[in-house]
Amino acid sequence: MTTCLHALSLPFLPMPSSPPVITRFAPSPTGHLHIGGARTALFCWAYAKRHNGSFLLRIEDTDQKRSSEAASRGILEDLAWLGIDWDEGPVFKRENADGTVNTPPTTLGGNPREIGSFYQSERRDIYDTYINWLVERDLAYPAFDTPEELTVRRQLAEKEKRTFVYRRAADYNRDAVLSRMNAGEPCPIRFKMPGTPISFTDEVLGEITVSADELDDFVIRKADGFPTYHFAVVIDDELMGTTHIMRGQEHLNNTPRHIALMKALVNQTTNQPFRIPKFAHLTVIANQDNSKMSKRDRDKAARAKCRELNIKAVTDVSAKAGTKPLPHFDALPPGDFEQWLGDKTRQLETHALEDLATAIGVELPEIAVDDFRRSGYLPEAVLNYIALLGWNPGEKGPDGKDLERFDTAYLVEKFSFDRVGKSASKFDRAKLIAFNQDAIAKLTDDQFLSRWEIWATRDDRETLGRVGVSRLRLVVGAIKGRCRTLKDVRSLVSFAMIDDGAYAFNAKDVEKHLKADDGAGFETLRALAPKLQALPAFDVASIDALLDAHATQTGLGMGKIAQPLRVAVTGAAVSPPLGATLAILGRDSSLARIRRCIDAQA
RNA sequence: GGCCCCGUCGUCUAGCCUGGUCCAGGACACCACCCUUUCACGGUGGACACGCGGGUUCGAAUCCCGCCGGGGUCACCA
Repeated sequence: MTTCLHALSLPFLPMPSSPPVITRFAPSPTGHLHIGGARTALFCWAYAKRHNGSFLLRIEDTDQKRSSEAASRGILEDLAWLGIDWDEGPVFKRENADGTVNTPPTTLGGNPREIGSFYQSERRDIYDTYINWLVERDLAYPAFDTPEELTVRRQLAEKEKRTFVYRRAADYNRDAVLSRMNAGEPCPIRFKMPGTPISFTDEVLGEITVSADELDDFVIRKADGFPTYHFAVVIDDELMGTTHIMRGQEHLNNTPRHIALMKALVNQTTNQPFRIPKFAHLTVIANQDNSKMSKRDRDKAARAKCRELNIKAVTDVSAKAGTKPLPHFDALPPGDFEQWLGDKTRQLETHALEDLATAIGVELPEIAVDDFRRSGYLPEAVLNYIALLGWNPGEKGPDGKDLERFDTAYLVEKFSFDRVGKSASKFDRAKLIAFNQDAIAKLTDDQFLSRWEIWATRDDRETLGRVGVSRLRLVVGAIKGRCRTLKDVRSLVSFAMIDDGAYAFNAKDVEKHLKADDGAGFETLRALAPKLQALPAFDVASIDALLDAHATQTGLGMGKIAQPLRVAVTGAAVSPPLGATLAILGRDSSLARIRRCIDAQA
């Protein structure tokens, strides 16, 4: 009550009674941000925003072997691209603000509460302090079993159909073990599990109980001196004030261990017991075939295609590639590719894999956020789609239908745990594409052009160079509505990327639209060419008007006029609206192409 | 295999807590038709689901039990 009165009398001070919501996303930097991780981050972000709290980012790089700085940076970029801004965490300067959803601060992260570093590898002295504290009280202890011994015991347990649960040996000699440790012999430290069952309430799954005999004396510090995930996560969440932990369901079974640790520990600064945050475990996102979505799926797809094409060696790939350059693939160490072919657990270097994919003509499935970015998806579409994977607002839109299309502002306004689903969901690319197509259609022409330019600068330099933004602007109205992804611009304007004398004619289309009726199509071309030549302005509107007028004068149907022209200038019967098609080619190219068609095909 | 979690159209899901308004609603994909200078967009319509078996009840997608199915996890990875 006192607090309330205080709050009333001092309205400019925050209420001290209810601590602010603090959520965190804590990826391990072993690669680009996985789409499932992005959903977790999104929900953490939305929950913090919803409650005017703070969303922090922490890099869990306690695995020296697998973590890399490049991966850390990549994850920051991925989150920033999505528009999931972190209030605290590694500092990141944003570029290309126009490519993201939210109007953003240009600098993300920071350390306003002085709780960093946000890299666990830089916090080892903190973990050691707590570990020593536990060891002194015999709540944790050094263990000198070799990995080999443990493997043997595990296998034995498996043979006897028991679960292997590590327990401190009955004849454990604390003094002896401690002196070995103090003498500097490397060894892992294990936490001594209290022999009691542990229950907690998961915000999405409900009541969870794990019995004592399922819980082992798990390792909290590895022999290399680094804490394990289990330990570092508990210490950091306390020290950083995390109030709500959202994470993947693969951590559900770890939660009792973490809670046991929390109950054993005391915050050395405040001298208070660790606070136990709320937990929310999110279901996994799977492929259509129910397999877990994994980075390896990309290798799998490429390997399958190789088998289909009977590719057995690097030379077979070069043969398929023809003149296409494969710089990264060619840079692979000798024998690497052949080994990869035969080993399902191997992954090819990212860019080499992409070279391979273009060479053999296979689409790699997008798995990481960055894959989606490079495939030409818009962040707002990705965000909307993944938000719906496991959460829904349970609301009808103005049209009376279930509301599905929304932005992050709406998510923030509505997000709550009780509408997060409990069942695993499959990733449906077709639906994502539909969302993306709609998101693109909603862009203004200028926005579209600007988004495309940013994207193409990184991912389609060829189209950017050969067509360019200024020519694309001529036909943006016609192109935009046909793009499922930004990548589609390329195929939509591909006819304009080939030299006037080099595009191929589709025989069937030539037959149907030009040669039929004793070459009526060619007559149309001959009649139209001088009119196009004489047109004062060669833009979409003028061309369309000319075509209309010609149709009226001749009494021919539009189909009889447009299709021959289309085949003449593009080689086939499919292209953007004809006015746009001619406009992007320009007058000279259009006429040259018509002439070439008459000469070559008549 | 032990433990934990989950189970509504092909897919994402609404409905389940607080049984009847549900012979189950929406979205994506699919099919048909319409519009149309091609392709697409758009419009209209269609097909498609409560895993199975018991119970409780006048009445169950909704409550209870069993079975089956799927997933997760059992590391000095996270």
